[in-house]
Amino acid sequence: MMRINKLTDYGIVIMTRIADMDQSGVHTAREISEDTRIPLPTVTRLLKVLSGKGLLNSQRGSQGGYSLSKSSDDISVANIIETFEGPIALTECSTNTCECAYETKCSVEEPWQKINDTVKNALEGISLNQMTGKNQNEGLLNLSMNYRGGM
Amino acid sequence: MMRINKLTDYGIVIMTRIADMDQSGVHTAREISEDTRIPLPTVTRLLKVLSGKGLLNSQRGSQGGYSLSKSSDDISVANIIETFEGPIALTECSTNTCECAYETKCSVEEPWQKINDTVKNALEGISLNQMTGKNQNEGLLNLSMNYRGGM
DNA sequence: TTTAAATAGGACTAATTTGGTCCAAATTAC
DNA sequence: GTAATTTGGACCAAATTAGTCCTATTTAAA
Repeated sequence: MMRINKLTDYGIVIMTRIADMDQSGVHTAREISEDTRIPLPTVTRLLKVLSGKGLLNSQRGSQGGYSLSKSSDDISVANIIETFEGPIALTECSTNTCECAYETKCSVEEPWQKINDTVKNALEGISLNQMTGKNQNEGLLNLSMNYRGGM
Repeated sequence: MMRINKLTDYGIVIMTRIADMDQSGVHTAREISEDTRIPLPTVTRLLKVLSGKGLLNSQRGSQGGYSLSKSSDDISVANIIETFEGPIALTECSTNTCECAYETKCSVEEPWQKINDTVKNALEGISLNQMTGKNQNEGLLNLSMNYRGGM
């Protein structure tokens, strides 16, 4: 339903969690799984993707684990989403590889470009640091009226 | 991939097509199918949804068909998407019916609210009229550099 | 009043995507 | 050498999406 995938959501949770803990430290898949309660096999798979795409550094072997590859200020939500889902685009048409099956489709391409750019900009404007608990109650966002609290 | 569903995309194409043709006129499913080349069974299903949700008026029987229920200026892309997919929200958390399975998830709820509002506003700001061919070359949007043209 | 042209409502299946698990190999610290 | 890790990939189950089809109802017009 135009939702991001569950695994992508997990990915954001995991990245947020790492940023929330010791940012310079190294964290194992097991540790992250226990913290987030996301099943270990799933966590390991997501971590592999995140490190494969360069958002995390990995250290193999005993005492190994994962750490942020750069400051949480320099990682955006868009970066994480793109890691799992490729370029941000609500419709196929809006990437530059349009292969429309129906001619009318392309008559709506330009507006879609605009829409997609807007969405992309919004996601690029949110840093991982802003997602962490540190910024929870600092008045960064004015949406607390709608905040229901967790669970 | 955070894309809108194909059927929703078809829905936008269909609405755009109706707006592009005689806006006050009545159009049959067959006619729309031939115009858009979307298979008839699929078109009829989509038209049923669109009229059921009030975006189109329907006229049964011989000489019947569908027509816009209001001006194309007063129908937004968001309206059409919501017709097929319900409230616009990238994550479950961002509707007010949050039922997080993992506690950390809710620590990212506020930023998500902001992101979702941005996306929603963008989609609400694009009217069906803007999607039609009438506005293709009027300099409304400055993205023609990226326009590859359809088939 | 019959007929043809439409929409309405819903059941059903096939195809695709997504979510989740598991195993064997490679690497590294101790 | 051994235990603790990540790496890479295969695999299956579940859920969602796309697409088709059938029958009933409504309406205009012959």
